[in-house]
Amino acid sequence: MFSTKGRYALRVLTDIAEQNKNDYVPLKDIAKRQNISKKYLEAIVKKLVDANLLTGISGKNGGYKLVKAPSKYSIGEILDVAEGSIAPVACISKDGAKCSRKDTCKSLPLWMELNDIITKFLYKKKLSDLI
Amino acid sequence: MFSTKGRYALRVLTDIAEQNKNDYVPLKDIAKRQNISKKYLEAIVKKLVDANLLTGISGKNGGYKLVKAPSKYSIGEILDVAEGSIAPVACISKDGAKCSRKDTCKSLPLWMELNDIITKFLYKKKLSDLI
DNA sequence: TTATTTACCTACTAAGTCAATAGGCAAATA
DNA sequence: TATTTGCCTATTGACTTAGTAGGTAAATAA
Repeated sequence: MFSTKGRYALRVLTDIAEQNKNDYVPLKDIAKRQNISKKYLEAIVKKLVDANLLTGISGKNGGYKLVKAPSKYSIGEILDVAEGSIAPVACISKDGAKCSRKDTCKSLPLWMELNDIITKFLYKKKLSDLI
Repeated sequence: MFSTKGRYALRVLTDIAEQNKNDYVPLKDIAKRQNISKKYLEAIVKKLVDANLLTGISGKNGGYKLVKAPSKYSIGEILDVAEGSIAPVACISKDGAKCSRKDTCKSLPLWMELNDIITKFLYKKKLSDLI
């Protein structure tokens, strides 16, 4: 189940996308518009910056800016970065390859199929679809 | 992300489905075969009994039995019962209709679409597909 | 009848996650 | 130089997860 990390990330990026494309958007303003704790958003935005989905500069008139057009942001990559994983079960996510039942697990094919469906859907959807 | 509740529920039901169809299968045996704490399984199995997906009788030669053919069990209903919800976001799950942003939320259509895809997939898949 | 086997029930717990909050420092600009 | 902004670490209360512990009640085999 997606937490506020992923859901807020989408709101932050849509918010920035809706402002003047050339300005840096201060987090303070985003937090106020979206009615979300600015301090909490900092942690989420940091992940987006680290993953090169946002760039930020400090100081007066600073803030955050998109690094590409909204149509180039897939919802899947945004959620993956913000949540850490979008896999429906732990044994499929990045570090989860270590499940000892991997070779005999009767459910694994089901999870892989489900993961595939979810991933395909979320990567096809773009940030521009939300605006 | 599906927890052990849902994943173990699938293993319990497949385990029972693979035993002699007419016998009651003791939880002790299931726990041993699946290498899962019997005490922990009790809580999961209780949900399945309450939802009429299993029936149990006490005493010697007692245990649990399926109430219908494996092909009649949809994976979706099993997971829904064991996990409490299979919705990808809280605002879509049964009691979550109270989100105040419901009318303006730009992400909601996305979540509804995703929920639809996941639900359709999981309800089409049957327990018999895992055996 | 008695011993054994089973389901079924309540309570507890250690570890982890969620959703924030608090209090600062560093950089950039007016 | 003062102010605005990003950026960093630490802490917290509530909740969930994945169990464990210790029973009672029912059904059967001996």
